[in-house]
Amino acid sequence: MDMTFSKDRSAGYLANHMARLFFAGLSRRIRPLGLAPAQFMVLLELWEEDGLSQADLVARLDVEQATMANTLARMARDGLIDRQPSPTDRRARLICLTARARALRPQAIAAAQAQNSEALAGLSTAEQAQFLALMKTVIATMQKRRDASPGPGGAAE
Amino acid sequence: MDMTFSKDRSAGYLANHMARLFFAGLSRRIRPLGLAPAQFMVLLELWEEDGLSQADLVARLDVEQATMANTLARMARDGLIDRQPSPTDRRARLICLTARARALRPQAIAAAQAQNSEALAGLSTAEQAQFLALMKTVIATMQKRRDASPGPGGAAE
DNA sequence: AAGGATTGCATAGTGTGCTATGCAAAAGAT
DNA sequence: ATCTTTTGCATAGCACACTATGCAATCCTT
Repeated sequence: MDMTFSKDRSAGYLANHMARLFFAGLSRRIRPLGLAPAQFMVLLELWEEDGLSQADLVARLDVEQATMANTLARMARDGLIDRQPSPTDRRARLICLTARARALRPQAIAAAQAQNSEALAGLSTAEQAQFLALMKTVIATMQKRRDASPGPGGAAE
Repeated sequence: MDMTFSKDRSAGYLANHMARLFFAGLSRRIRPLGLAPAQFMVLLELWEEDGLSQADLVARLDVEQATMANTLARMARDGLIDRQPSPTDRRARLICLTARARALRPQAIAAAQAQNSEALAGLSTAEQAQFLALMKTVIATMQKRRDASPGPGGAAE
């Protein structure tokens, strides 16, 4: 087998590098709206369905609960969401969009679409479709492995 | 045009999600060696050529100088590198591997290769090659745009 | 040689992700 | 009904990325 290991042939390195460039590009485009990338992802879900719980958002975006708690705290600080007590569960708080957040939808989505098409501009339409399909497969593969590894002592109890 | 915007069809979202899964997988595999992913990337360069300057590493890994400074501080703290005064430039310090860091090479590279092949296990050999090629193209496209945007006032002075 | 511009690095502050921990409320078991 | 487990969320602490800033050393121009 090949003894060399070049970062330029490593899927993990390329994935990290590409994700950083996407992050920077989106960040630059939505900063004028007062948004950050992680906030935009939350807004995408809330624009679809307002009044979700934190746990709902965690499940939809596949981040850890603590990550979501911090992102939501910044969004509340920035006037993007209100948190109302859940009528059915006194532990939970429903995440509700402010008028300002609702108004940002068209510009924010346009910014994200612009970033995506700019990034993929070097690919043909067919290549773009295959690129997305390949990423989805790789994600699904890694998720399967992760969810099958319950950590130390997982199968021993 | 399509009014909907689904994160599952967004290259940027998929890139971020995939990169997080790669990060977590590599992290899990090299943690037993006392390494973190960003440290591993620096080691990859130093295993190729020891005694680089911080600026050299910044150029090779395409991260900001401040990011590299912090990563190197953690690596020095963890006994992976020594920083020796440069004989030719009193501002610079040459980054030199410790014996411990040198010894980690085979296991760390094996861990990274294992993570990459596990992640790509759902793709054929041809698909894997195309996947890497597509990522490289997308990266190059975004880098070109970034480097062509010198920021506010760039062309006006 | 002197002065201004550039280079090499460190530090502060922030965003986004993670693990680990703790607590209160809800749900389930007996 | 009480006790245990699970669930929903917050917080602390860390890694790693960024921008902005500052300082000292070097380089370049004159």
